[in-house]
Amino acid sequence: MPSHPHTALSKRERQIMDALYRRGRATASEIMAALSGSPSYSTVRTQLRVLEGKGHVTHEDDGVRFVYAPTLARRTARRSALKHVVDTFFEGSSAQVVAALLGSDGTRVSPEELERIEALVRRAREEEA
Amino acid sequence: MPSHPHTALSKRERQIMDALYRRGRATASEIMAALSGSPSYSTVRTQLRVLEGKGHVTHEDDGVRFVYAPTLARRTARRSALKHVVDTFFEGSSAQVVAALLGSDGTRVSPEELERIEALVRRAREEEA
DNA sequence: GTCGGCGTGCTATTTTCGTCGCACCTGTTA
DNA sequence: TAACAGGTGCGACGAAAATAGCACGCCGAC
Repeated sequence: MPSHPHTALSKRERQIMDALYRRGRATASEIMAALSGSPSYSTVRTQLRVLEGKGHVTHEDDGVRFVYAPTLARRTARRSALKHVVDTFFEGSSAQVVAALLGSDGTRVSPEELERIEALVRRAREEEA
Repeated sequence: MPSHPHTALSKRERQIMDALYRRGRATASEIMAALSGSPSYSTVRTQLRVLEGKGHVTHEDDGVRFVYAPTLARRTARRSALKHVVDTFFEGSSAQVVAALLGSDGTRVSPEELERIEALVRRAREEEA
């Protein structure tokens, strides 16, 4: 049971976990394809087994092969990851994050996204009162 | 010259970089204090030297001791880190990030923050047109 | 002046990672 | 049914990371 999932992972392990979180679930070969340095299939599977041993991933046998997925729900992992960068790089300030999201380089968000964001803010505003 | 600073760092190295980005700059003992597992002073300094060799940190001698700082500007590092979690956990959607920031558990942002966020959104809206 | 505290550089050792080879299993197809 | 394609498990081993020891240099206090 990893208390702080973000920590305590080695480079490759993190790469793999990232790939899994991106896809939700994946087979060994899919993951292999996603990794840099084109490691061998064997290598990838070993890592997966290690990660499973550490409790970070589970696999399920779909009859033909193993399909791997993160143990920790995406919701949870994402919250923790986000909090980590907010605390590390943004002094814990959500506003600074939003600024980076919207501002930085040119137009990072589409009009649709912006609209959705507006709605979210409005709702938060209302709930606040 | 690390192309993608987030990657290619080992556990400890990442811990150290995080500590440095939180503080902006720090001495070896400050960093030591920030690390888990209470490593020895010697250990920490070795790592710092390695990181310096890799080009991730610089030090400057303030007369009494070394003060370390990340090579990469915070702005740059933060953008890259944020992009990474957005892509990995939020499907690249800024709106989802904002939702996590505002919503998730109870009231995560202060009224002041919320106000600042509103202003940012408003400005983005105007610039859009 | 010399003793301690604090800092630095270098080097050595242990632990962990990352990598793969190889044996084996199972379904498929010629 | 023999060869094959595509999986899986385990064990080994070189490379990298993590840790710490030791020698030296620089003050300030006694």
